[in-house]
Amino acid sequence: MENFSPEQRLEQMVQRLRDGDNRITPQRLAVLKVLAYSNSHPSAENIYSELVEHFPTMSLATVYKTIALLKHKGEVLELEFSDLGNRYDGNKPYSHPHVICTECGTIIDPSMHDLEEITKQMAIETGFKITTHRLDFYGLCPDCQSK
Amino acid sequence: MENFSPEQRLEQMVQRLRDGDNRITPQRLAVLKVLAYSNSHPSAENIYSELVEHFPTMSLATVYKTIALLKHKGEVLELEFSDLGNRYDGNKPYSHPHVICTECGTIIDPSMHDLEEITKQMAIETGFKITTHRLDFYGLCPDCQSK
DNA sequence: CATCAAATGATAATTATTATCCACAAAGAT
DNA sequence: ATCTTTGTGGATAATAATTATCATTTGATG
Repeated sequence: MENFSPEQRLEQMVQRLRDGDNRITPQRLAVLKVLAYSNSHPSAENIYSELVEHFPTMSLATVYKTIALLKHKGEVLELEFSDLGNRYDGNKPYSHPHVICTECGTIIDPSMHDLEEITKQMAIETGFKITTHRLDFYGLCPDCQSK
Repeated sequence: MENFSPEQRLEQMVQRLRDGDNRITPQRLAVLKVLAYSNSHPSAENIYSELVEHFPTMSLATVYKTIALLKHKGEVLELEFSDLGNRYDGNKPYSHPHVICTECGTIIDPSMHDLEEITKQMAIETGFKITTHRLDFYGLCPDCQSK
């Protein structure tokens, strides 16, 4: 998976919506921009409050709907947190590691790949004091595959 | 991290509560038993509905309170899912990989440790068709460490 | 520029979890 | 065994994030 610039990502997202016969409304474009340019893994609320200043007509529901659309098309990665709420990554919409501060909720992207050793590197690279991790694999179980 | 039998885990949990001057009530004991013996990563609701049959006085609030207590003491692992709701693992209350079916929500424990290669092994071992994974590290960021 | 399906926005509904509060019960002292 | 105290259970209200609803508005195509 290569990295794309925010400009490229925005263009990719827009194209993806066009291809799916989805309209490029000002509201959607605004949400896409935030997702493409932000590297802070914003929540829906974050996106909304950033936009509502310069776009008073914006509704939180629209943010959620746009995110749902992008999620469906694989153009945004959803990070699920029951306590922090969901956070979104539009820069790299594919599965990749994150480092989350359990105190302030900061989420950053480390740059790498293995595991017991990885955790140490992770700590060195990010300066975090890592206490635990989460590694889940998602897919279809045998029962569900045969349906 | 070694594995303990359900009996051992139950004893550990009970001991942990006793040490903390927490009372071992019938309700708590019942919740602990489910957590120690179940290997299906139950939700709070799952635990409640399993218990309420044979324990009509049980309240869902009590289940949540008991879980919170155990979580605080590190005796249960919370798996956060914004869509499935939280699920709990009392067998192995330490961080370890899971394999989750995105269709039916089944969660199982694989038996191993590494990552690109791991995903393949994971698929072979579990029969899942793995489409994505989640790898998060949790800890304190530099800012929060210095407070 | 007229059409019309699709999107917006305000709000209600839903769902999981947490907080509240009082009656009650567990564990230690008498 | 009974008393006492303090923690706990249970019913329910409150909270918070997300999703659904639906009347109104709007973007894109012919």
